[in-house]
Amino acid sequence: MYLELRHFRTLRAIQQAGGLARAADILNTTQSALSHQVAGLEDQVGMELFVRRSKPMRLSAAGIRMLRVAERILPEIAGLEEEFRALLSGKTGRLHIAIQCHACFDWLFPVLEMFRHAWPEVDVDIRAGLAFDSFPALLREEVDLVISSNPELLPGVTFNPLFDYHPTFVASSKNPLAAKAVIEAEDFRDQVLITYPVARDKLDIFTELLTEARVEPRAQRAVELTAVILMLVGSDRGVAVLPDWVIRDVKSNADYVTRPLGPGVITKRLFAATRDEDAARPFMAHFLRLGRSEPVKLQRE
Amino acid sequence: MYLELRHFRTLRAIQQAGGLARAADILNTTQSALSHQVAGLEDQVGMELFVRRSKPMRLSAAGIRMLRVAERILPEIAGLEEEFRALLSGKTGRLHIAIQCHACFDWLFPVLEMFRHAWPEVDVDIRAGLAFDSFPALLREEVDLVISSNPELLPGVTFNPLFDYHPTFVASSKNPLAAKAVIEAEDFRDQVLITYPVARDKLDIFTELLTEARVEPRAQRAVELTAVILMLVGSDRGVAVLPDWVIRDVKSNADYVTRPLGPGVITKRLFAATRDEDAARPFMAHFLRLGRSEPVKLQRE
DNA sequence: GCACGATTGTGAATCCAATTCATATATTTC
DNA sequence: GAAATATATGAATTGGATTCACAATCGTGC
Repeated sequence: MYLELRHFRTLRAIQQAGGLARAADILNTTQSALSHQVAGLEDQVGMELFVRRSKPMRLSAAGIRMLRVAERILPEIAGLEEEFRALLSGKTGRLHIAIQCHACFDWLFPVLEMFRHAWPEVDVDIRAGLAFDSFPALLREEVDLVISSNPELLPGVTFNPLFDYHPTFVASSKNPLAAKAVIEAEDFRDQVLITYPVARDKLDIFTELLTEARVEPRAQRAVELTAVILMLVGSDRGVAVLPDWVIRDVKSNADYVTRPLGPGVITKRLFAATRDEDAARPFMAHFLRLGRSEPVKLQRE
Repeated sequence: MYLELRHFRTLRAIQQAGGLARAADILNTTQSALSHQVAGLEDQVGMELFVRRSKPMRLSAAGIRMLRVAERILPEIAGLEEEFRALLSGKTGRLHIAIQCHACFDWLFPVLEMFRHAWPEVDVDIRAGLAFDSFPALLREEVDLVISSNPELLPGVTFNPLFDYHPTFVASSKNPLAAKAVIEAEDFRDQVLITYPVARDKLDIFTELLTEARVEPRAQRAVELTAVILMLVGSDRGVAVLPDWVIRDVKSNADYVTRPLGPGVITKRLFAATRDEDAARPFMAHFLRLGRSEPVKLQRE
């Protein structure tokens, strides 16, 4: 039995129009076409869907059952078409974000909150699980945007710069290093270093300082949550290096000291990687604008 | 945008099979056909429904939205097809009954109760509204069975005899006529006659007795409900003639007397009119069997 | 009851769109 | 890098849906 939407549309039209001939007008076809079509359909299902004893033909009991299905299905289709049109016009879409940098939650969340209000139709999500191969995931359209500080040369991917940050040293005010104005690589040799649980080539402190200086901290401890890292640092169980926007909460706290890394000033840049074809979409452009301006504002507060 | 079920089926198959080639097997077609079809579909909606960057192609964000609709719609269609199959095999169907005779509720209800249990899938209903043109309604398939005691010669309609009944006189035991053993036409001349509110040619007392005898009762009062008629008769506000099966409730009641009409015994036969093509359907045959036997049993109780 | 208008059915011809076949291209895997 | 797997493409073909012209039927008004 090969029912098709055409059949449902015809059925509904005949019902609405109250007859074949008028239905043909609605559907922009001929009365004959519908007659053939209905005959074929009735052949398919093996029974009469219409009663022809009275002249404008009417639905039979079986036809009414089919009509009920038509009236559940066709609006569903119409809705989908509407959705597609909205998708094309750019009012709606999907913004699933992968974050490579653990600490990015901190500024991303407020930014997404703002975004959500401006684009309520866009399906928003943050995916933390795929820190590793987030770029392949981007290309596969499993996600639509990747927050990263390590731009790569990838065909089909645009790296949109967001803002700069400084990986910043944070320690307990009781820690001996609190006495120094600038923290250098050698200072880590007798410290316990607390980091996020990711590979070293994704950790600023290593890529920007320790690896090159060939310095190994006394110990390294991996901790998932930023709040827990700060807690451990506060009780002098170790030191950490975090983006400065994360530090702002403890800057004014007497238990902590924050110090720049040195000798030179270390600046890193955060990027939002998008697929080329998406970069121009209105909501995407808006998100990128928010992602450039809002975190900077947040930090000034 | 001309979406068709074919597109939804293809989409679902590709998702299930995890690729074009395997989907082609499921749908009993070639990989090429699906490739062309998908290309055409994407042309229609104006965007890519699949991501081809990785090799077994996967749904894009837009494709997933369409898939969701597919998964709501396709089971709906499958359900309808199942319903059609059941309709064909005769397990299910519709039995909307029109009753010309007001009093038929009394035996029809218990019969329908029995029927409902045997054929739970059949859509049962009683329609009282169209006493007049119930035969045209039968031919238009607005109803599927008409209870009538006036068989007509109608092409396409079968009149299945159900059972015989006797229009029976009922009056208060205080009524003078209670003294007579048999009630004849002349006896009505000085009585108030209570009937259902229908035309005289549908009322047994007129068609079988008074019309021919040219007797006019002192007054006629039309009452809708059988219970009310009996109440009025009980308080001697009038007399009535009702089918004997209705009388059985008051037969043993000392307030009422019931008497045969005469001089000859008057017997009427009730028929169930069906469309020719329906008469053989299993559930219809079953209903007719019940309609022949059950009312007789009820009356013996 | 007849005639006219409206409505549906039918068959042949036509058209168009979907499929097939053969093959090219691209990706993954080992 | 070769083999295997997966998708795309283009031309040819097919078959189902539509059109056209007309027949058949029904409903209505006079």
